[in-house]
Amino acid sequence: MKHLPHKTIERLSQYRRALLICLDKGQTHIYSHEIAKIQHITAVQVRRDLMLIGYTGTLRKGYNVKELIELIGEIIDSQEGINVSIIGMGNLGRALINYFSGKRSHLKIVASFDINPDKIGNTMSGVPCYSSDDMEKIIREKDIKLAIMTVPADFASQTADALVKAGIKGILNYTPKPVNVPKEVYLEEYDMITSLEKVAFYVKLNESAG
Amino acid sequence: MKHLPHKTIERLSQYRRALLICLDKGQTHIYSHEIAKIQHITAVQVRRDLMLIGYTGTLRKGYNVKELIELIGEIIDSQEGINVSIIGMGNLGRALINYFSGKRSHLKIVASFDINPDKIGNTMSGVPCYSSDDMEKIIREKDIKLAIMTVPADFASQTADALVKAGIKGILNYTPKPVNVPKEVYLEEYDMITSLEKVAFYVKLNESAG
DNA sequence: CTAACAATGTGAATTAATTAACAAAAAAAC
DNA sequence: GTTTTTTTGTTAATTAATTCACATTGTTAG
Repeated sequence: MKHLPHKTIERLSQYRRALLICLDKGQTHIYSHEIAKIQHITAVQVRRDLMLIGYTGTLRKGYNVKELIELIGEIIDSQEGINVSIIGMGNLGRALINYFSGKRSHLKIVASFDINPDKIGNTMSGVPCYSSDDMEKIIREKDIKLAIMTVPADFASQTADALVKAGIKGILNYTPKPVNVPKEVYLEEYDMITSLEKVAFYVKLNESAG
Repeated sequence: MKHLPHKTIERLSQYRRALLICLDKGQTHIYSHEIAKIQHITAVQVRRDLMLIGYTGTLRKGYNVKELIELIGEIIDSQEGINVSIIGMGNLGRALINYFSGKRSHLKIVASFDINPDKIGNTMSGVPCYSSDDMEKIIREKDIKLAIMTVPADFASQTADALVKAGIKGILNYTPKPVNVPKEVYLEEYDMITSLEKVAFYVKLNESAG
């Protein structure tokens, strides 16, 4: 397996989530078209993705749920687990902590940071909140590799700089401001306003068409 | 202009946001490579997108910031503005309301919904919170076209069904559960866990590559 | 005035992602 | 036991998105 397409990586993560639900329900096998239905994609797409990771199902029985979950884990997870931090304990930061808490996952949120003294020192869903001033120290101490940026837009740039300085390896930026990082730091940016405007655009298009 | 690529639509939204900031700073013109730098893409990409929407800049002066903002608006906005609702006033719902409040935008968040009696009747950043039981009624009354789903995963499916029944035209689903809607409803789904797992994967890849 | 430069605009080439088409084979139907 | 059905796996074709390469032309420098 050489280079998995970016889109395949995303889908593998999603397949796994769907598969875990199937597993909980006691389902042992699943067809490509069942996975496809859940994810709103085609069965060929699913089969191709699984082909790319070298998993083969059983003809007419489909794929073994448990095996597939494990294989996807081997591919996208890192063995040791990865420590994650959330920068900015506003509503979005809190949403993310709740979201992840209780999930069995190789990604562990081990710290959050804020500048608000009322928040510093608190613990939420088991995640302690530290002062942003101590960010570099704690990131190094706790061997935190990933950071999720949920600070206000005006702090985006300086936060990213501080994270890079602290030796972070990957950033997921949820602020609406694109940030700059050196190329050895993996950066993923997502902008909620863009998504909403996109939906609005296609709704408008549908209206004018139909 | 026939069919703008999906990716172009997303970028136009982002260009506009960047341009508005430039406008505020008093900048009247901007080069393709300046826009590109902000968005971490190439200048050719920017020029091609603008070509697709039929905007032409001035040689050696770049693009007129104000004009371009207006043109992008003409393309992606609908003239009358669009009413938006947020379903689920948890942390994520609140984050989104704050995010949008005070932004001059053709997208107006006019209602939010929740099942928690403590939240119903309150107003946040000018957005009233109604009971989910009244969803259909209020969506029709207020002519709400778009909904942002920020309910817990277990409510995803039933919420989507209710929205469709209420005649919603577009849904932005932030729950980790994919939902099904008829094809005349535009659906966009975003999953934070997938994004984080993707970052983790590429960090792992970078590590192992050296 | 002329040459060098710096920017846009775009056809052609490339790369990425998806879909079509179908062979293979196990299971079910008869 | 033969035929039909159903599902996987994969090559080839197609479509979508990006990048290359370069013509064009206003601007600046000399």
